[in-house]
Order: sequence, then structure tokens, then C-alpha cells
Amino acid sequence: MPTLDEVARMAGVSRATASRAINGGSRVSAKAAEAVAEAVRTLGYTPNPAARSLVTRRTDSVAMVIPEADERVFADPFFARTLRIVTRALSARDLQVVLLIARPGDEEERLLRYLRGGHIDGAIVVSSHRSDLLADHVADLGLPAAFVGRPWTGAHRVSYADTDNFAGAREVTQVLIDRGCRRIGTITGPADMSAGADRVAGWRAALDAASLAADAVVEGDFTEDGGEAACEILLGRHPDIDGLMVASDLMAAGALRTLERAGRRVPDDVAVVGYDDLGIAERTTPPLTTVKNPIGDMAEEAARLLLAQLDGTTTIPRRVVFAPELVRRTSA
Amino acid sequence: MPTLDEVARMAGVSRATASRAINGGSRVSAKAAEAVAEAVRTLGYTPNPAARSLVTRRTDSVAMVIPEADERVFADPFFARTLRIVTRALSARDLQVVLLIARPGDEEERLLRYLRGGHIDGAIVVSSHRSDLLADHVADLGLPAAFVGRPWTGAHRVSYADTDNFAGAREVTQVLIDRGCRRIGTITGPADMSAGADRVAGWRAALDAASLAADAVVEGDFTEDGGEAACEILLGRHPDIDGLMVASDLMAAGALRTLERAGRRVPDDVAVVGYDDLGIAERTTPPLTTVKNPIGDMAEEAARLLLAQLDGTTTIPRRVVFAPELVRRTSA
DNA sequence: CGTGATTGTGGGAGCGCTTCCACCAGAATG
DNA sequence: CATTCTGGTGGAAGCGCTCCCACAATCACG
Repeated sequence: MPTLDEVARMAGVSRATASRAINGGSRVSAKAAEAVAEAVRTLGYTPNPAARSLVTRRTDSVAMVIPEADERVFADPFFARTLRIVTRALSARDLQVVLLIARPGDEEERLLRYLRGGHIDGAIVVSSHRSDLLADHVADLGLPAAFVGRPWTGAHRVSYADTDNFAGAREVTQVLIDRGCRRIGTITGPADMSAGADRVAGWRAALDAASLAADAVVEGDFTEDGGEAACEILLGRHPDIDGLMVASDLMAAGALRTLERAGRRVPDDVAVVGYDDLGIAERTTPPLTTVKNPIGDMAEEAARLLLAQLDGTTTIPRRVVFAPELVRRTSA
Repeated sequence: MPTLDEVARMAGVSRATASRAINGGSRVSAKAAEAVAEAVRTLGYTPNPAARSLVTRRTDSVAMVIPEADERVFADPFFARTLRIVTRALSARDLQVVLLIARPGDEEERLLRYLRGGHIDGAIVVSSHRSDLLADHVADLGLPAAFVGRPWTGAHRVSYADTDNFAGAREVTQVLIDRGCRRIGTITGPADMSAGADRVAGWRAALDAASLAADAVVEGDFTEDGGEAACEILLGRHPDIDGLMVASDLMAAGALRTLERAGRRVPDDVAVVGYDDLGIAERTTPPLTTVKNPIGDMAEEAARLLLAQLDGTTTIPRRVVFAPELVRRTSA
């Protein structure tokens, strides 16, 4: 590996000048700059990132933190999509994305050590569990960071991009009410996640406004199998259900399987709505009426929020909330 | 940020002893080790990775390289699954995974600069396009690396884990032959990917052995919409088809949609088999007879192959090929 | 009690880079 | 002609760490 010294020697300049020429090039004569460029080319020189980072105190890499048990992480297209978009947005600025999947509790200490250790300049965190205190920890560290989805705890101390899950859930539940459903149940997301909690709240608000009973509730886990099982329980407890708002399309796909097995026609016997619209909703039979979760916007915005902090443009926490959008198909 | 110097001073030892105590601890007295540990704890010391890396010439991080146009990357569950498994396997060894998604051609130069630049100790590459010369480049660099899936070019120069796509495709095509299909078409993967090419070859071999015509071929792109479109073309050209081997379940799901629209019953009019069995195959109607692509095994093995090189255990390229496994469902 | 091994320790060099600072030529100003 | 600026340059310090090496202390053994 060639070093800056060799480049400088070959170009006939000092190491200081060579360094200046390579970074930005202000205060360097055209002649010197050209000689350095030439030397870099012939030597195939690449600056040693460790040495550079040691003095600049920047690493030009950013962590993408996913505090989930990793079995769940990629079953949901949510994470993959977020990861892809964040990666693209950041690599446009020559930042590398370091992937950190940490089981909560278990590996939290190790995760924090990593975040604190100067490996990375900032972090994008996809986290909204009640139990994890990542937002507080990150705020304590003073680490530039942006959250995708409102963190359950410490939300006011960090920047985040979110969508209005409450409004989205209320709106899609209203679709059920408008088509005449009178006994409307829900399969929720995990109760310890902000998206889960907000969506039940939206469901409940719609029912309350229509003076309908809001007691047919079963908690799911955002997986397809979980939706299938939850729907069975729900059907057992409330056989008279004629409408079902499921907190994610993946769970809704599972619920549809249960309904079919139970001989309930969708939407005639039971109308079903989902949430997310990440592709799976159009492939179910029947295709799901759902709410578009603008995760593309959220992920991009989170990247922007992080970049603003890295640039030092701003240091006060900002929140950006995107509106969800109703998507009508045939399941309700 | 506390430095090693401060730790050493607080522990009442030299910087050298403190360093030894922190790494491994051989040739350090119990008393000194304890004093250092105590100082580390109270100071909240974390070694500066840049400084350490500068002298050890290791970074303890590994690149996961995905040379695909990123729109395609996460539509297929293949990448997400691979990524998850590799990440888990490597983080068990305290290696961080840096995600590199590079559009081929376009950003190849930048990718190679990154790989060469000392940012990472090794790479896991998911690549098997004819056009990319990553295997050769990586071999030229002498960078420890392992490929998931046989690279199209330079395969003999690098370690890789693969599955026998030829055998798998032949076997699943035989299912069609055995059930009495006599006019068997295929929707292939991209012709410039080794998995795509191997699977058509397997299909062809099965038909040749049974003395059946092997001319009903349309190229697909491993996406659901692509499968749908390819199936339309195929049906137009060869309306007499009674069997269809599709090179991926995702494409097969699209093909099933086309068949349904065309009024062909599956499997009675046209029997269909897919490839991959990554979850989607059980959700189609009817569920797909397919071949299990052992990507979990492949990803884990690739991680192992890389670790072996990082440990210096071995330097000669090794290949590991996993057997595919037939999964019978109702589509054929 | 001398010799040689063994264990623990600290001094110091040096990894490759950026950046501060002193310097110098030459242009612009009084 | 003396003076202030400039733009351009190189010397040298120092980022925080590991590890080589010299050295001291302890031990085993004849």
C-alpha cells in the first residue's frame, strides 16, 4: 500500500502539500496539484482511513441500528425497504452504512459501547419498543442520530421521521363503518411498539365516534402466522364479527387464511382492512384495502435529518410526520 | 473521551501494561490487571478504533457486497435472508458488517477503491453476474473473501458456497415429466446469472433425457411482474403447454396469475413448479411444488469460509456446494 | 550462592495522516 | 523604496494505540 509520503516524494512536494492537494486543494498551486494527482494515479494511492480518522475524528460511516430479535427483522419487508433507502441516501454522500442488529436487552450494552466508541459519526435507528431506551441513550451520548418511527421513550430528545399511525388507522376503520360493518374487531401490533399502540388507538377512536363497541381486540406480533392465530382467537371470542381492521398487511394475510378456513367470505361476511401496503396487500385474495405507510418518505427524511446534524446545520431535535394514504381494494 | 494514557495513569501502570491488560492480558500480573479493569470501568474507557486499526492493520469489520441495481435488491427475499444470516454469523465474532450496494458498472470503480482502501478486513460477495468481474478483482487484491453463489467469472480463484442449481432444476422438472406432462416450458432467470443459467440447463437436461422438446423458453428477471409477463409470452407462443418450470417462486407467483387469467387450471391444465421455497411458495394458490434453495446453509458457509481466511487458517480457495431439496405441494 | 530461565514492566518508536505555524517569494500599497 | 498583504510551501507536532525491546525482579536448580 502506497503512503502519502511516497506520493509526495514522487510529486516532488512535501507531505503537507500533497495532503492539501488531495483534500479540497485550496492553497495549492495548479502545478503542484497536477503533479500530486499524477502521482496518485500511477501509484494507485488510497488514503488510509484509520490514519485519517485518527486525526480528523470522523469516520465517514453511519450505523443503521435495528434493535430486534433477528428472526423477526427481515420477515417484514419494512426493514429491508428502510435499509435500502437509507443506504442509498447516505452513500450519495459517501457515507458507509454499518449494519447493527442487536437483540434488545441481551446485546444492548455491546451496542452502546459500539455507538460510544467512535466507530461511526452518527446513527439511524429503527426502534420504537417501550422497553428500549435507545433514544435516551443516544441523546445522552450526544451522538448525531435520527429515528425511523417515533421512539416510545425519549421521543422529544431526538430527531425522528414518522407517519400518523393514529389517523391512518382511524381512516381505514372508517371504511369498514361506512360500508355498514357494525361489529368491528382488530388484530393489533405488539402493544409495546408505538406503531402498534397508535393504530389500536385510531381504531378505537373511529369506533367511539360511531358509538360502536370497541372490545374485540387481540394482540398480534406483526407476523403472518401471528395474524392467523390471532384471527382464530378473535373468531372464537366474537363469532359475530363483520369487520376486521388488522394492524399490518402481513398479519392480515394470515387472518385471511383463517377466515377462509372458517368459511367466512371476504368482504361479504367479514370485511377486512390492513395496514402498510408494501406489496403484499395486492397479492392476497382478495386484495387488501389498506393504508399506505410512507416508509420511503420516512427513511429518506431520517437520512436528511441525520445529515443535517452531521453538517452541524442544526442540533435541536426535529420531528417530521408524513400523512398516511388510504388504498382501496376489494377486501372492504 | 478518555484515552489509554488516562487509564494507565489512574491504574498506576504504564500505557504498555494497560494495553496488554486490555487485550488478552498475558504477561500481566493479577494486581495490575485488576487495577486497569477498575480504571476502565470508572472512566468508561473505550479503545479508539482508528488508532488501534492504524497499528494492527485490522478493522474488525467486513463488507457485504451486493452488486445489483438497488431497486431489485430487496424485492427478492434472497438478499434480506442472506444479509441477516451473514450478519449474525459474523457479529458472533465481533465483526461488524458494512453494507455495500453498488450498481454494477456505474459505481464499480468506487466499490473497488473501497475494498482496496483498508476499510475492511474481508468481504462477503453476493454476485453471479456475467458482466461483473468482482471475483477476479477480489482475487487480484488478495482480499479475504467468500462468495454466496458461484461467481460467473473467476470462480476458481475465490472461495464460494453454492447450491446445485442444475440438479435441483432437473429434479423438479422430472416431477412434471413423471406426472405425465409432455409439453414443458420454462421461465428462466436472467441469462447472465449463474443461478439462472444453471437452472435452464437442468430443465433442458431433464427434457433431453425424456426425449421431450426443449424449446418453450422465455427469459424472466426474477421478479413477480416479470414472471407474469413472461408467462403471457410463453402462452402466446406455445398454447399447448401442459407443464411449466419457473426458475423462481416469485416469478412463478406471477405466472400463476397469468394462468388464472387465461383460464388454465393448475395443476390440471398446466402443472407448475418453482424454485427457492423462501416462504412465498406456500402462500400462492395453489401452493407451489418447488425446490428448497438452501440459502441459510450457503450464507453460513460463506461466513465460515471468510472467517477461515481471516484467521489465516487457509488461503487456498474452497468451494462448498449444498444439495437442493424437492418440496412437493399441489401445483404439480 | 552463582547461573539461567521466567515473568512482569515501562520506555519509546512508529503506524499514516492532517493541520498549525513559520516562512518566503512576489504583488500591491503607501 | 519601505511596508503590508497575499498565495504557496514545508517542518513538525500529534492524533491514540500496539508492540518491540531492554531491563528488573523473582524463581528453579545444580
